[in-house]
Amino acid sequence: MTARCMVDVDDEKLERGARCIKMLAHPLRLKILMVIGTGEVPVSGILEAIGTSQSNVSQHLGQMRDKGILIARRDANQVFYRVREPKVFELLALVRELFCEPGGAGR
Amino acid sequence: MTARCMVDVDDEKLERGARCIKMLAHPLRLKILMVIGTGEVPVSGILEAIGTSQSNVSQHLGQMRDKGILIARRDANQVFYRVREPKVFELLALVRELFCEPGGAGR
DNA sequence: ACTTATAATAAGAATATTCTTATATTCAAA
DNA sequence: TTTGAATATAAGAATATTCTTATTATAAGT
Repeated sequence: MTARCMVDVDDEKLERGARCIKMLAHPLRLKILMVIGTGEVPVSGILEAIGTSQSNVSQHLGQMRDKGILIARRDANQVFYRVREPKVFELLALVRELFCEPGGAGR
Repeated sequence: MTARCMVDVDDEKLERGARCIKMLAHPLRLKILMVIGTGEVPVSGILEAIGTSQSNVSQHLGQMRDKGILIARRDANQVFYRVREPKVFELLALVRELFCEPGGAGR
């Protein structure tokens, strides 16, 4: 009677879940999500806020876009990104509670 | 006024968060968490439920133990594992909603 | 047509993760 | 005090991720 949370999840779904979680499992991608927040931010704005190369940011954005975490909208020669599903932030808040608070898990 | 969720998180915390999320970002580790669930399960039980080698399971358990996600208790010559913080399951449920439901994100 | 600004992609070296094989540890029972 | 059962660790090949450098695409303005 254990494993009630995701019970009966077949291996394919496990793979999919893991692949998606992996998108959040990188400090720059977390930072990008934080910078975008609930708004819509042009790549230039993200670049400003994050300390790495244009190419690197673009590739991280691309990954999250491809996985459906971010949505891109082009306006003239700027591209604006937003977080598709605000529940991502609940997830990040939980991560923070779990792993960043005193008494939490993270090592 | 964006980035309200984890704003003011310094780079070290981002690294830590990412490292912890990474612990959830693997299909076998997800499966192990599901198998353990809210109970306390001996390694032998986990082994039975999961389709890979003893060594591989042990190494995944070790990772999650080291990161403080699992707690191990030895009783005679068995080792029992449990999930330290049940909130992990809220997190997994959110992941499921976000990435495994129709209309969700996961690709 | 050029040029410039903005963003994406390609290629590949550097690095990290995963899994396999072999070996070691721990404890109980004989 | 050996043996066996249960689990952990070491070493390294196989694989995947990350980031850098160079190039390409896209759209606006000149």
